[in-house]
Amino acid sequence: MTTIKDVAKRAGVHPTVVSRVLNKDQTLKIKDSTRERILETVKELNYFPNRSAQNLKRNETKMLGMVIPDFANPVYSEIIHGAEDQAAKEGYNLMVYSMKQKGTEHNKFSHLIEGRTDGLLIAISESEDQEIVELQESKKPFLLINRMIPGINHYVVLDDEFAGKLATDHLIQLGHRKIAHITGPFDTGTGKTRFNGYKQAMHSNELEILNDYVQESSYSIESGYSAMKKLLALKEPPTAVFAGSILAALGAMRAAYEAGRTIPNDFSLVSIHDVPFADALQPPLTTIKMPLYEMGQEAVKNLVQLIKKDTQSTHLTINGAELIKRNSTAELLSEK
Amino acid sequence: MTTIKDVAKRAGVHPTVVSRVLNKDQTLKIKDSTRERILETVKELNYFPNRSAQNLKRNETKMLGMVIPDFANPVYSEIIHGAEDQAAKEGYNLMVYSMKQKGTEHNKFSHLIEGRTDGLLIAISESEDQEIVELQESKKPFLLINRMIPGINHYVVLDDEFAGKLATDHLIQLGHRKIAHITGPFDTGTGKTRFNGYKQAMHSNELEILNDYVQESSYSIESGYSAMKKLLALKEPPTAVFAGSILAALGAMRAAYEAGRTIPNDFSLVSIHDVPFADALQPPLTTIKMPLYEMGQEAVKNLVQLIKKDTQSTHLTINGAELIKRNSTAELLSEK
DNA sequence: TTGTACGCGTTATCAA
DNA sequence: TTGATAACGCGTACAA
Repeated sequence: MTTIKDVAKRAGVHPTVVSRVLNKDQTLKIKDSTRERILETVKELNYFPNRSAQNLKRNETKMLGMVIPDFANPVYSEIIHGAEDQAAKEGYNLMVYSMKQKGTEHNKFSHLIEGRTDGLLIAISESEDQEIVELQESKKPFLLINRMIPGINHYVVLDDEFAGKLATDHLIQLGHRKIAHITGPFDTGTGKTRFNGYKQAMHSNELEILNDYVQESSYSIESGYSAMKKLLALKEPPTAVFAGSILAALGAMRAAYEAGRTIPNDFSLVSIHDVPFADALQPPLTTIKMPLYEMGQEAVKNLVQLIKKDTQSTHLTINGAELIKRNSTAELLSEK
Repeated sequence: MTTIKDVAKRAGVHPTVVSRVLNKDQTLKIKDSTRERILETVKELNYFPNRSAQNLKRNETKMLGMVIPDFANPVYSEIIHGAEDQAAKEGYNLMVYSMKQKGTEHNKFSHLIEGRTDGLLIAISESEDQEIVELQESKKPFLLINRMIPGINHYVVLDDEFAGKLATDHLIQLGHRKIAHITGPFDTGTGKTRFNGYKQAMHSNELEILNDYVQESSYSIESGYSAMKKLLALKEPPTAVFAGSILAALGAMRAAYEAGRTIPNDFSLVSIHDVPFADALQPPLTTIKMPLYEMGQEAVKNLVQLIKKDTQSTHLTINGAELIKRNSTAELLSEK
């Protein structure tokens, strides 16, 4: 292993000088000739500073940790992507962790807080509030992504209410009146807030919300499937469905397929989250594209600020949800 | 920040003893009473060893890096999942990196090799052979996942040939004769090998392979889409299609939808990779489930061995591909 | 403009 | 069974 001493010896200078050159210390002056000689030697010996030593000395790792529930959920891909890009811009590295990981630790975040990261992005949407609150005791800076927990005042969320309204309004504008909503879990902020958007759109158009038309799901294919089955079994099934998540929408499409219903002839379907394969579905799915990439970026941006300046609070809502119209929604022609 | 000295002082012992207790050193004996006292103090002060210091001292990070092309590709989710689980079992952490990450570094892996990881899993399937070969100069142990490069003799691959045969045989058994294959890129091992499986199945059933029936894709929805369009435009379109990847299959389904063809009535479709939403597609997609989770596990297992014992070579093929029969494939009833 | 001395927090080795 | 010392590789006051 090549160390800073090797470089120094080869270049005929003291290790300190090498360190200064590599860290681009502006306050000290270094003769151009020695700087060049040192940089050449660095290349020649293929020297990289030992990160562990740097970390120890500087008491920082330039590494951010991100915790997600599951890599298989396509929603997180884009958040990660945005977070990665922004982290690179800010000179940080990103380490992504899935909660599916087995392992018996003190608590679920111990891997990440033991001097391995400078800060954490928590994007888990399951109800592990207790552990998150405990995380506060560790004094490690962290920020919630797409969720809110009482007592924790650093978070970045989407404008889910607007998204819910957008989806519902779209269906209303197509002439639908019997509009159902497959919600997210009511114990999550996103589930509740998207539902609020739905309610607002319905109310401001003086449409009644039937209890039977509101079916809770758990952001999974299976729960979307059974929710849709219940809707299809109603005496008066809805002519349009707003799915609170892409996974629920996939489940709903499957239920429709099995029941022999076709979309959008038998009912229209719009879903939150414009995944890459949305237009490869049959029919191509109308979606609400959420600014997930931007949320990832903003999360990192604000976390880095939190690390550096000890920001008091971060209450950020990312706007920019937009409707992507595809074939799964259509005008309601005849009364059913 | 709580250090080992704080704990030692509080427990009235020397830091060395604390270190021994925490590292469960078996060779040295420690009085039960002091051990208990130390462990209590550790809990009391909520002490965690500083990883940077440990890393520096031990000259290892207990961290593995994994490089994938893109988080959005559902195929990698399961590999990551298996790798994460195995890493946890072996006492390692996993850091996943996407090549989509922007950032101007010496080379693409520099983040990961600068004393930050003990070893690397390279799962990128793009043609960045040059950089990978250069990686060898860094002396950092690494292992290829699902690809082979001449001159690099540590890799874990799937039995893609078997998978190709399995898919094609399934179609043949359903009575199909006009079987097309949307291949992966021919400059990738998986693309070539799956194609070989297809060829073998066709030949051993004395079926001819038409040039027009072999369409190259680049493992993307778009390329699958245009490949399928070409197949549909043929004078004698195939009655069955074997897609070399799930993304290609999605594109193919979209092309069929747009052309007004229905699956499996107009043609059967089978694809490599059993993604979680395969049975939520319309129709539910018959797939070849590849042992991706196991591949992730084995990759980590072998990389750790490579780190520890300097294994000479790792040429591992993971078996266990299986057909998941769903509605997208059906018996060929009448001659077309 | 360059060199010296020290310490970051931990653990391996040796001594007691 | 426990304590003392040194060292991992680096960066930073301070001195020259």
